[in-house]
Amino acid sequence: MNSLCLPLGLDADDLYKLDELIERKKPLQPREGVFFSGDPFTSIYAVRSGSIKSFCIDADGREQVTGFYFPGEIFGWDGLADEQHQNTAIALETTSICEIPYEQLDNLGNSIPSVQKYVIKLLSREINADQRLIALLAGNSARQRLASLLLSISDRLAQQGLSSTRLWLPMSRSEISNYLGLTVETVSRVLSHFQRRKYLTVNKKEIEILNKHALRDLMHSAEEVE
Amino acid sequence: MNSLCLPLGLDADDLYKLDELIERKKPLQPREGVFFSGDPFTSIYAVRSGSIKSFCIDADGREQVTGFYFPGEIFGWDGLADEQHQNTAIALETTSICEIPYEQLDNLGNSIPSVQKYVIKLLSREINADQRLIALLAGNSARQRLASLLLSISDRLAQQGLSSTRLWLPMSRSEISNYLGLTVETVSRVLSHFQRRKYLTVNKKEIEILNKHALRDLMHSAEEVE
DNA sequence: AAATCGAGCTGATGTAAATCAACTCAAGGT
DNA sequence: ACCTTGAGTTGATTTACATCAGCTCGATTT
Repeated sequence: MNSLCLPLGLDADDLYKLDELIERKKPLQPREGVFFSGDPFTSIYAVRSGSIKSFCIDADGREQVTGFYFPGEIFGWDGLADEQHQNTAIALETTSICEIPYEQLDNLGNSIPSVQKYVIKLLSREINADQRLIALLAGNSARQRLASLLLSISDRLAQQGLSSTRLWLPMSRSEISNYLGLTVETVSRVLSHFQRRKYLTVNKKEIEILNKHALRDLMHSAEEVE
Repeated sequence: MNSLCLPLGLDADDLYKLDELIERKKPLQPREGVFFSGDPFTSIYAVRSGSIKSFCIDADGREQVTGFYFPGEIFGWDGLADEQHQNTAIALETTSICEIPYEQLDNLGNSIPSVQKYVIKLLSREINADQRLIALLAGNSARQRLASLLLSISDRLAQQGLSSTRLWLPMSRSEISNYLGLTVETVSRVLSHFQRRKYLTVNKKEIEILNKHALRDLMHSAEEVE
């Protein structure tokens, strides 16, 4: 089994059983959907390459981006509580994913408790991530929010052994602004601001982080020296 | 076993085993802590009566309220991912809770798969709740945020068979404002505004909702007729 | 009962970000 | 080669909320 899919600490035999139930789907085209709001929940998904955005449509019809997912990350949990997906998930670029049918994972969990434990751990990580985002949205400025997102993407790419300073942002400015509770114009202005301050360079969707330290500082101190 | 603690669909025998591991703690005084940020994760907790707030301290030392919990609700999941609590949880008033030692719950889960399934379902509900809050913070005005919180509290009390129109808010204005990413002054002004519009009456911590429909409408339409 | 204190309310002013508007630029279509 | 379209940037203006300041009220202390 490709370690990209489910990095579990299992012995070879269990690993084999787990491997059997994972479907490697053919690559998704940009904007192609994985699941849609209202779909019955059947599976969770791991990103192998590319990227995914998930979003929901709230009562007044507006889209709200709830997450971006990169290689090695797992998405689709939102359907578990009510057996029906709350979110829609689409590919941001050409993306390949693994589908892990939940019922089979669950059955496997009945015989291998560590599988269920791993599921529980993944869920609880998602909760921690969501709570970090809540804190970000509740108490931080536009500059802090964007710095935080860029650093988060940087860290997550680094975990996959990719460059942590040269980032390709697969999502549009509009998707970033929606995720961060801002407007496109503000995202654009903040990126320009960071560029003037030589924290990074922007070239369309390509970001090079020049001063990670400055971006991190921004998170810890309300004030920024002008 | 008191159904308040863990409403599981188990047979009498399993119920008995589960009942055995639940500790009913003596009531907490107002402001008394349940667990603190950094504490090793040992248990999850169910509110029997009263109310709990949970919060974390972020990098720059500011408190960020991450949740309010009412009777019948379960809290403490935040420690599961890293075996260490991220949040601190304190009682907002005189509060009685059940402690459910997680290791024992986990052991029980090894023999009764439905217990682990239930745990997974609870976690996924928490994820859905957090994502609703993210959407609220990212895309809504002060009035919409406060309306949403009041309606949420109203619904949750109603689920426990309590009045959905007469609410006692156990938390301070400052705790509300922090949770919603606003200031105390704004919360106060929005409450006054709602009162002028006859959506509700405010008497210190006591709220009577007069026009739930108007509050709900506020959530669905960006514009409000002046 | 006077003094103290903290929670909450309200008014005046300031400001970060939204909104409105104009522009550039690259991609696709004809 | 020209037109269209949509994404992104930048500037001018507005606005919702924050900040600052003063006040009331009730609980606690002396």
